[in-house]
Amino acid sequence: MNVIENTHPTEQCLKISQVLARIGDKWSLLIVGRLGGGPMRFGQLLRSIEDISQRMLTRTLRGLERDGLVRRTVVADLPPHVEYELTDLGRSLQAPVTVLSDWAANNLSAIDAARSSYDAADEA
Amino acid sequence: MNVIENTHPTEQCLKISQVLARIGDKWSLLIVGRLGGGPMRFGQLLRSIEDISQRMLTRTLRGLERDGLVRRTVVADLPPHVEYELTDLGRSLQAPVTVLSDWAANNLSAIDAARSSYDAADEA
DNA sequence: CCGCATCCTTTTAGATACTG
DNA sequence: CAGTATCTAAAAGGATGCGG
Repeated sequence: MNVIENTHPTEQCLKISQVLARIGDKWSLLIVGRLGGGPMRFGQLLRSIEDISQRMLTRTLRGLERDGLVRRTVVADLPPHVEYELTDLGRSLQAPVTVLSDWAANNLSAIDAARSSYDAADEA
Repeated sequence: MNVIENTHPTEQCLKISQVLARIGDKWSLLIVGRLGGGPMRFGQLLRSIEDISQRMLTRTLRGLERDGLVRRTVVADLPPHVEYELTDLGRSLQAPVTVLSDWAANNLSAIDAARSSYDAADEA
């Protein structure tokens, strides 16, 4: 067990924080999840995600591309279109996310229950 | 391999999104990380985390308490103080977070490199 | 010692309309 | 089809002072 005086956790946590700042927003993981099945076009993603605005999809894809998680390819068809797919780095993120996903699936109801009970106690 | 038409990923991802909405903010994981070493008092956390404002610490702790990840105990000392500690649910989150943490530690430099290279190409 | 309330500034997101 | 631009609404965050 760690004692309170240990110093390492903070550095580690700072790194997680930085990573979460990139992938932990409202849309990034949803997009990475959708892209897990293979390359998709902009319009496909837009229709597939439901509720995301065009602007947010553009912004989020740019961010993911900038961070090296997603590759953007312009296909010189007629009419031309754009394909997005995960990079190796992006795919390497899938395993950790799956672990978190499983925790989420198993504990979301517990969180919601705790929340309801907290809110109920709040009114008293 | 999944085909594009599969439907399950979206539900899963929605759950992750909801969980990330709770723990994926700027401070929650930092606090959970600090609390991993055992119970701490408000002022200890405040000094320990560096850069967090009193307001954000209060807000974040309330959120974690509401979600059942942290327990708040008022100690009737003189002067009285307050202790925070992880609940079982909070501790169960540590393992998934460690996986993500390891990924973060291993790939943060790759992300930063991708980012630099993207930004460099941007000016051309 | 703990933390709430208020005020104010900055950041982020959504709607809408328009371009190569 | 795949965006960009602009405007506005909402949320997050910091500073400060008060109260239990």
